[in-house]
Amino acid sequence: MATETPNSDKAPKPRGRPSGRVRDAILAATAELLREQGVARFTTPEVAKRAGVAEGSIFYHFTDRIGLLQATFMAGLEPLRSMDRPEVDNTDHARALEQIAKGIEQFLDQAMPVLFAAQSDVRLHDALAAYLNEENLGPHRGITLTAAYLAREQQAGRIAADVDTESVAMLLVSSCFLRVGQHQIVGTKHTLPSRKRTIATIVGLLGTPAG
Amino acid sequence: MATETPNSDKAPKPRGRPSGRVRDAILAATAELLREQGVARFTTPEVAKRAGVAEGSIFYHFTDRIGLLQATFMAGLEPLRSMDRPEVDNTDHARALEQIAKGIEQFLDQAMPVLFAAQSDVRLHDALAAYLNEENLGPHRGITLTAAYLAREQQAGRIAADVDTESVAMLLVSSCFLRVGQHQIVGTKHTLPSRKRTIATIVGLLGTPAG
DNA sequence: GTCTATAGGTTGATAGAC
DNA sequence: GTCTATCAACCTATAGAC
Repeated sequence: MATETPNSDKAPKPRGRPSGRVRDAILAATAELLREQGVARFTTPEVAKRAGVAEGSIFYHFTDRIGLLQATFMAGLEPLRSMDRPEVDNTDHARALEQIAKGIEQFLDQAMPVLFAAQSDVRLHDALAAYLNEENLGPHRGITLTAAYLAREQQAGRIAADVDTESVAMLLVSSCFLRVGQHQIVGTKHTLPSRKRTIATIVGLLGTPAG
Repeated sequence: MATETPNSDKAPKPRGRPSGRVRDAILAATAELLREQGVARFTTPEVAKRAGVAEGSIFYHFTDRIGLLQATFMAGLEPLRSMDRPEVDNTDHARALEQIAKGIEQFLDQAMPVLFAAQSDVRLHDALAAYLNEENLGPHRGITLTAAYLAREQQAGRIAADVDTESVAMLLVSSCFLRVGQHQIVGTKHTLPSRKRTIATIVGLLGTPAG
C-alpha cells in the first residue's frame, strides 16, 4: 500500500500533489468504469480512453494495474475516514437515525462497487483488508459512530438504560448494507421493507424513555 | 441463462445429467477458485488444471467462460432455492432465531464469493439479477422465510401483535449479511457484536407475549 | 465425451520522443 | 509529466483426433 507515486525517496520532490490533472482524471475514470462495467472490463486501455489520457501515463502514476486499483479504493474510502460524529439536529430518534442511515447508504452507493472490485483478486483483497484494519475503517466505523449517538441519547435519559446501543447500531448499519447491496446486486430495492419502516422498528428497541 | 448443455434440441437426448464427472469437477474447481483467488485469477486453463481435465472440455460443457460462471452461481444458489420453512424445534425465540441465522450465514459463506464474482462483469451481473428475479431468490427469500416463522409465533400469541414481523426479519437477515460480508472482506468478524448478542437485542423487539 | 494443438485476439507493461 | 509505438505474455475459443 506504499508506492503510490513514483518519487518514493530522493531529494526535492515537488510539494503538494504533483500537478495531478491527469492523475485525477485516471482515478475518476477508473471509479466510473468499476461502477458501470465491473472489474472485468476494467483494462488500462479502456481507462486511458475514458480519462482522455495516454495509457502510459497510468503506469507512470500508479506503477501497475493493481496500484491503480488500490489507489482507487483508497480514494473511494476517504469519505468514511473523514466521517465524524454525525450532526443530528434534533432529539427525534427516528429522524436522527434516518439521517444517519441516509448518509451511510449514500456512502455505500459509491463505495460498494469498489469493495466488490477488490474481491476479484486475492492481492487486492488482502491489500484492502490490511488497509481497512490499519485505518480502522470498515463497517465497524459506521457502527461506532451510530452507537456513539445512541449512547449520548441514553446518557441523556432518552433511551432506556438497558438497551445495548452497539447492537442497535449494528442493526441499523446492517440494514443499510443489505438495502444498498440488494439494490446493486439484484436491482430491485422494492422488495425490502423501506428505510422508514425499518427504522420505525428499530426505534421500537429504544424503549420508553422514562415511563 | 438457457444453454447450459450442448444438446439443446434434436431427438433422444440422454436422460439425467450426461455422465457428468468431468462437468461436476469443473463446477467444483470453479467455485473453489472463485473463493480462493477471486474472478481475476479465474481463467479457463487454471480451472482445467485444478479440475484435472482438458481445457477443451470446459467449452464443450459450458459453451464459453461466461456460461461456466453462470452455471456456477446457479449451482451455488441451489441451497437457497430448496431452502424451505425452517424447522425450528422449540418456542424459545432466541434459540430459533439463532438457528435460522446460523443457516443463513452458512449459506452466505459459500454463496457470497460467487455473488461477488458476478459483480465483476456487467453481463454476468445482469444475468444473475435476471435469474434472481425470475426465481424470486435473493435476500428477500431469507426474509420471507424468517418472517413466516415470526408471523406464526405472532398468531400463536407469543409475539406482541403490533410487531412488524417483516422488518424484524429483515434486521435479522441484514445482520447475517453484514457479519459474513465483514468476515469475507475485512477478515475480522471479531469487531462486530456477536450473533448471540445481536439476536438478544432483536428478541427485545418481540415484546412481552401477553403481559 | 474427452483430449491435444493451435489460431486469433487482448492486454499489461516498457522505451523513448517531446 | 505526458504521449506514441511496440512487444511479449496470456487467454479464449475452435478444430479435429481418439
